[in-house]
Amino acid sequence: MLEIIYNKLYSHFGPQHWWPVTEKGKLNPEYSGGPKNERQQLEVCFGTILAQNTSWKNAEKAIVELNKNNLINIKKILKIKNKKLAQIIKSSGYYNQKAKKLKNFCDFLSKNYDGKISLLLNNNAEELKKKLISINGIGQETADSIILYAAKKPVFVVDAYTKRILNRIGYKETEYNKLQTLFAKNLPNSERLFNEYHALLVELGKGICKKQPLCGKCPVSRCCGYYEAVSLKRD
DNA sequence: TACCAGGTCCTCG
DNA sequence: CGAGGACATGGT
Repeated sequence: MLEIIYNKLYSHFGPQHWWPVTEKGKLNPEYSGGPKNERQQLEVCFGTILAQNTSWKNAEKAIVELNKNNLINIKKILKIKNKKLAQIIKSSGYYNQKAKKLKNFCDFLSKNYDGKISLLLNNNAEELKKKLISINGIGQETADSIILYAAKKPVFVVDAYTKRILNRIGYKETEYNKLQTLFAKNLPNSERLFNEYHALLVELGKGICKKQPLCGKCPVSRCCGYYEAVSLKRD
C-alpha cells in the first residue's frame, strides 16, 4: 500500500530534489545531489533547525544571510553574539530560539567532535539519533532529518504532514515512533526512497491534503479512507 | 484579517 | 504521559 501511494505521488509530482545546499561561490541553496563536503553537511543541519515550523522560503532566506556573512562555520557561530545571529536569521521566525539552537549544535560539535561534523555523522543511525536528540533544540523530526538528509542514512522522517495524511488515509496513530515503524516495516530500507517519499508527502500536504483537503485534486484519493467517507456521505 | 508554514521545549495536572 | 502555551516572520 505505501509503495503504491509512493508511486502515485511520484508520478503526479515528480522528483522533489531535497535537500538543497549552497555551492562554493554562491549564496542560494540549490539541489545538487545533497551535501558533498563538511560545509554543506553543516548547512543542511542548520537548515533543518531554521526550517522548524516555518516555510522553507523563510528558512532559505536565513541561509542566504548566513552565507553572506560566512557563518556556515562552527567557530564563527560560536563567536558571534546571540543578538547579532538572531538578526541575521530573522526571516526564519523564532529567531532568538533558533540562534540558541544553532549555537547549541555547534557547541556540541566543538566539544565532542573537534568541530568536525563528518565525525558526528559517521555514527550509525541509532547512535547518531541519540546524540542529536540530546542537544537542546533538536527533537525527533529534526534529528531524523539530519540523519536522512545530512548523513544520508535511511530513516523515515515523520512530520505534521505525514501524520495528517496517514491519519486520513486510515492509519489512526499519532505517536512518532509508531508512524516511523509503519514506513520502516513496509518499505525497502532505502535512503533514496525515504528522501523522496518524505518530500512528496510534504508536497501533498502543503498543496492538497491541507487542513481543508482538496480531495478532487488528490492523486491518492482512491487509497484514502477520508475520501471514501466523504464520498459515501455525499452519495 | 486570520491562518499557516518541512517543531521543540517547558510547565502543569 | 498529554495538553497547552511560548516562540515570530512572511506569504496568501
